[in-house]
Amino acid sequence: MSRIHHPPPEAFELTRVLHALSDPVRLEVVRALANSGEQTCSALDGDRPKSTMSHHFKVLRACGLVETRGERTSHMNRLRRDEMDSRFPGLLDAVLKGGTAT
Amino acid sequence: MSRIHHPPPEAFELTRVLHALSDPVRLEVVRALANSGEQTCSALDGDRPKSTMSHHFKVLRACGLVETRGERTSHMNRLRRDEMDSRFPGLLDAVLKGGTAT
DNA sequence: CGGTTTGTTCGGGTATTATCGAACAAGCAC
DNA sequence: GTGCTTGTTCGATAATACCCGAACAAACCG
Repeated sequence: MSRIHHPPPEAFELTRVLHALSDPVRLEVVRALANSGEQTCSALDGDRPKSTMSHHFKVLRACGLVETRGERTSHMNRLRRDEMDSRFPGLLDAVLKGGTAT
Repeated sequence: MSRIHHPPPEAFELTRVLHALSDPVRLEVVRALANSGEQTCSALDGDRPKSTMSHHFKVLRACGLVETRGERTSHMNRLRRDEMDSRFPGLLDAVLKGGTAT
């Protein structure tokens, strides 16, 4: 939605990003986006309720990890890899390197 | 104390580590340990109550970030840099690189 | 128009976490 | 022994966070 707020890289906060990544569901989403590029919300829900996923996406957007743009009826989500790398170099690399590590 | 549990690197869990690092107080402690080597708990308390810090140290130990050993009267804390690097390469580097970033 | 799909927002219930005072345990000095 | 220091544990409170059903908004299709 247009009311969704995407902070600029200068406003990224490390503790917020770390907190966002510390939830297994969100970590799974971030990894899926890293592996498969853009995805709709429903493609990433893993059979969880929409409201639950909407909450997680809001957290991911608020910390700068994910950008959501309206794409027709559905919403497309993108991992803000470059922005995150420029602000916290190596962080996403380290987190994603683990493959499926818990 | 001897009852303090320090998990082996194989047992480190990424989400637990990320959660531990997502708290500003704990992040500050980890950075202080990275910069100054070993420190006692009291040297790292930042004027916060002992019980509060004891809680944070417990979290840091439980996820594998910090090792505490009884050293005379006081307790010495060490950042488990090598163990963490071997399990999650680049993670601490990325987190510590930010200097004092929030 | 009504019906469907996609995702957000709201409200609540529950669980986890942070903070801190107080009491406690252990080591050291006297 | 008493006293002092360091840090843990307990207990309570307050704040967050997670989860999910229900209602809602917007875009599409027939």
